[in-house]
Amino acid sequence: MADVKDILFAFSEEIRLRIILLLKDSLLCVNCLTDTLSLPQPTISRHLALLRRTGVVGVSKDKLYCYYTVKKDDPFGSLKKDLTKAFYTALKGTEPFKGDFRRLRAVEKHCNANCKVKIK
Amino acid sequence: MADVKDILFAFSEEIRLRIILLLKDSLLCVNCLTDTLSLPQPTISRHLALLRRTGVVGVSKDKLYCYYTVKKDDPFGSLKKDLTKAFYTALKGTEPFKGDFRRLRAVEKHCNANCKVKIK
DNA sequence: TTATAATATTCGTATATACGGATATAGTCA
DNA sequence: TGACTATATCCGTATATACGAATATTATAA
Repeated sequence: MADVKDILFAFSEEIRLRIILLLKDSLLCVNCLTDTLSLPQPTISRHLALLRRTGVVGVSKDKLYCYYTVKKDDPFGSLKKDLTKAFYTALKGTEPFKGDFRRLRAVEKHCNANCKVKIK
Repeated sequence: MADVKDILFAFSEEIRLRIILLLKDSLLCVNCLTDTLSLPQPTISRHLALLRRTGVVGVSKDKLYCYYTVKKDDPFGSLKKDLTKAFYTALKGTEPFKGDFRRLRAVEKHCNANCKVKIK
């Protein structure tokens, strides 16, 4: 079970934080994240695996796709929720986070053709 | 100047988080922190130096003593404030944080004899 | 079955961090 | 001045993390 240290660690890396903020209100597949962040797919999967182990994000599979989103209903759920909100409020208008949200719009169209992401 | 990554990093270590929560509403000297946390003084000073560089805490010197407290009035001030509050709310009742606050009470008497800490 | 697409994991390497102990610095007081 | 106290920094080592590249896994479709 995740403890405080794990949560600290999960939030303490910029790429992971970018992922967390993108998944805050959306349900995205790994491909969407890869395209939006313009980073190698293994990098995304590695960080997602850590976020999954820590319980920060949850995944649901459907066909070939893995849909991720932020989990808010488990131990430390309210801490994670508060942290996510604090970072979102402070950072949504600053780079690279601002650009992430913008790029997500562009990716949306392409990815919706194949998978069933839910954005914002 | 500190950026997001620095703030992430500052909050991402348990000892630093214990220090941050102790300094949230108090003005403490290094000795108080060392006694309260029962950790080697260099360890405390090292973490305080990092928190200082990141702008999470501020220090004021008087005589021989360095009084630290959480800074809230600079760039990312509201983020730091929100993070501090989120962690405080979630963790004040759990170990080792709960014990820290308890030990601080005991240290208060001893330390007040010498320095002018302000607790809570 | 074969090909292909989405995702996950392994591996080696470079970097970075924490720690304890020793030591340095600096201010205070007798 | 010299002793003492509070705090900061240095040093070597052990550990841990991120990364890219390659590869593995799994599911779908032709």
